[in-house]
Amino acid sequence: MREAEPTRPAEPRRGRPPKGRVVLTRKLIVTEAMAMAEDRGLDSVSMRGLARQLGVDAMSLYNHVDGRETLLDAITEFVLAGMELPPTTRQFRNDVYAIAQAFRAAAVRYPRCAPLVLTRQLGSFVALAPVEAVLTILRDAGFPPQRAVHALRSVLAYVIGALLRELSAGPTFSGDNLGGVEKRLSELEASELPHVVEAAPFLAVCHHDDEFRFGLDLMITALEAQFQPR
Amino acid sequence: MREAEPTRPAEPRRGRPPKGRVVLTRKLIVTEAMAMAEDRGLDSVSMRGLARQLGVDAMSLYNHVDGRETLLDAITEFVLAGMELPPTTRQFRNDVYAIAQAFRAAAVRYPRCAPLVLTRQLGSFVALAPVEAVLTILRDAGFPPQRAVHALRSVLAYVIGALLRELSAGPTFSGDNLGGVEKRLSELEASELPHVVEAAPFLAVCHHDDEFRFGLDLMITALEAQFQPR
DNA sequence: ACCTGAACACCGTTCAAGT
DNA sequence: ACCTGAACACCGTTCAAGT
Repeated sequence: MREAEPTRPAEPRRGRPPKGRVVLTRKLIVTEAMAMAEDRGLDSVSMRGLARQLGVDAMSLYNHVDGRETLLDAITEFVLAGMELPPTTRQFRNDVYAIAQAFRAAAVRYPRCAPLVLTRQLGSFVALAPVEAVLTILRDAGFPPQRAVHALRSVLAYVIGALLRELSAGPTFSGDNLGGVEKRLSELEASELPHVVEAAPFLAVCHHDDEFRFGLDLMITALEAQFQPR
Repeated sequence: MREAEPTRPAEPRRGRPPKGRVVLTRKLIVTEAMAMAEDRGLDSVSMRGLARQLGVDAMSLYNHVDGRETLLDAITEFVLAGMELPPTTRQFRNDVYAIAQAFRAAAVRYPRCAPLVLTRQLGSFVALAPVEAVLTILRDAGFPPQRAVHALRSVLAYVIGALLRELSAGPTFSGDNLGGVEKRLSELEASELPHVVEAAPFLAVCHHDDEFRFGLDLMITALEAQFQPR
């Protein structure tokens, strides 16, 4: 995906070596910003740092992007645009499940950029395509428009909350983590709160995939109960 | 809550006039940071700006607070500590409902600080008290520990997602907003996505209270179905 | 013990000048 | 049309010096 440039001398900055001279383009700027975010974190994406990475003057970016905030919006849009809408099977449970997982997949693909998708509301068209898809599923299952909107928002709230935990927990707090689990475990046990202590082994780890499915299943089950699924 | 200081000359900075000479204290710093966040937004809380507001040198803050990040952690903790745990009624639905609403109330009390509570995970003890309360409700209802943790995380994910929308939507996007609704409505209609257009009147507004209750009800209903409530 | 001035290494963005 | 140097008004944080 990205190649080194061995002709350049050693670079003082972390991360990959900056690009050589390059024709600046909105697309290139966004792509490079995402690459930067993915390997050094979103906070490290500054207009100046990004320009440095591109081997370009900071102010040149402003010819293609309105400023930092709109650059972040562009990243948000890009991540969301990567979502593949699954074809409908006309089975309520399957379809809700599949589209939620598709959203999750799009987010997880860019784990450090994805929090933008979860926290910014962008009014753009790309955000409406998934909305249409979910509304279609709900309407087909018999939800009238207003209830469909409620249901959409409920599922979305759950999905966003779950992904926010999954993504900002970082590589820590997954099941296969070594030292961290024991430390959290002993912290939990030190609390002396009886049910926290009792559940400590389960609280200390989090299998995001199982967790996501569990809550999603709850949501779908409750929605099915509102209208008999076919 | 805060009084003006008419003896001072007009101040160039927005917001309330800075405090006069003052004895610096960790608590004062946190309190003032929160006041600043509430009336100018979290981004405006800088170490230098905060110091200015307190009539103090920026570096003095470091005698009481470790740095900006830990200051934000302190705010997070303060907001969460404001949560009042409702007494249990031993009725599953009531209790889950009440504690979720208590969490929401604590967040809404500091709308501009609250996103911190939703996005940072703090390992501190104050975060464990609500966890214990929820686990107690679930265990009493018959959930074994592991399922109780799943259920806790599901409800929390929903609550966090819903609050994130409610709080970062800001004063806009509530039902009683004037011009914004019409603009959103026409944007939605312009999409030409059939179900989006059909549901546009409902998508264009959001009554956060109703919305919160709807999804919470779904969650509780699904959990009740897993174990017969008493 | 607490406060602070100076300094370092950064930011985002505007604007006028270059090509 | 696109790029850029200089400048403005900021940041967080360290450190040595003051009281």
